[in-house]
Amino acid sequence: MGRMADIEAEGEATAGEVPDLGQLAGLVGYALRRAQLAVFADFHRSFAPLELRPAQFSVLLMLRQTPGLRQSQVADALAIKRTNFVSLFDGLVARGLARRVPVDTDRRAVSLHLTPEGEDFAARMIAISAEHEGHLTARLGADGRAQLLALLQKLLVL
Amino acid sequence: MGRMADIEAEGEATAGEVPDLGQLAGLVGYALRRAQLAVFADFHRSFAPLELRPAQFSVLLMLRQTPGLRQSQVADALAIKRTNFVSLFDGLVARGLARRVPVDTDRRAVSLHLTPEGEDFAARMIAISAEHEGHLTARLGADGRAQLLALLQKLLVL
DNA sequence: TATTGTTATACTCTATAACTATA
DNA sequence: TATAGTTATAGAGTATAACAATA
Repeated sequence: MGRMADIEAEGEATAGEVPDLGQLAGLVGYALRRAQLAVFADFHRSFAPLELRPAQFSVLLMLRQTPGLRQSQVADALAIKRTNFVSLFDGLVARGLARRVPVDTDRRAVSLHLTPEGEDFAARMIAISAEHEGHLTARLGADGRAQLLALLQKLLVL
Repeated sequence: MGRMADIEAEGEATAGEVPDLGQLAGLVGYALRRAQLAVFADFHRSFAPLELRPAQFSVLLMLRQTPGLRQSQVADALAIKRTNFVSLFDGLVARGLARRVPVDTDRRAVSLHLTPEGEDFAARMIAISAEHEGHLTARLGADGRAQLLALLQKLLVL
């Protein structure tokens, strides 16, 4: 249940200092938010040469592993609204990294694929991803990293 | 360093199924993002009766523990830009939960405090926070929760 | 000159409603 | 009637520049 409800307020603040987070640091949601901000900041630094955002990365990685998925399948799997996925994917198409291919069995649908340039790009992207992941493993340790992934999975079913 | 760069693409997708995340699920940044979305969704559900957002929650909790902090101290501690903090705090003032108090030693600055109504509100808020945290602990276990918090702290210094 | 709070503004991310063309 | 993709739009969240008052 946690022991949050019986924490009492402390004294007045002393001006000119940077206060610490106090109780906030002990809350899972807040720790999660701050950790994600830090990790995404490292992501942005690492991927700056490719001008690639996390959501674009996730789409390219998924299409490299499983080409031919339909647009709404990719959007659903990544928890991106179909409506927001359109312009996101348009950006990848405009860069020549991916393309939409008609599906003959259902003329409403399109299947998504990487272009040859997209395959090359994805290879560079994956190398940078390994580098970025290395930054995190350096902080967590290999065991800590595995523990963290296992713990985070448990939170997906709330 | 991780073993990302040598993963090969798989076969074509089978239409009509929901694909799994594949390699994405093994990346710390992505697992962190999805876990945070799930936890924040539970936060929103839990705090819906109070109509309180995570950032507002963090400000009220900090002021309850340390009244009299200056505006930029709170903003800095919470990693909120001073410029964005203004309207955020205006919202709490408009609801009668908090107030700005002039600082006599520096007439540029203001110190932030909860109102009496804000204290009452914070008490209810903390009870709901304990409930919300209970949902997370139910998934993680008490030990898992402590491990997760320790691991997340390590990612703040990237 | 530098700092505190503020306004204005823009860009990204996310969410909803409604349209089209197919099924 | 329902579904896949799309457009338009509105709301959060976040970022920078510039200003007034004060240090």
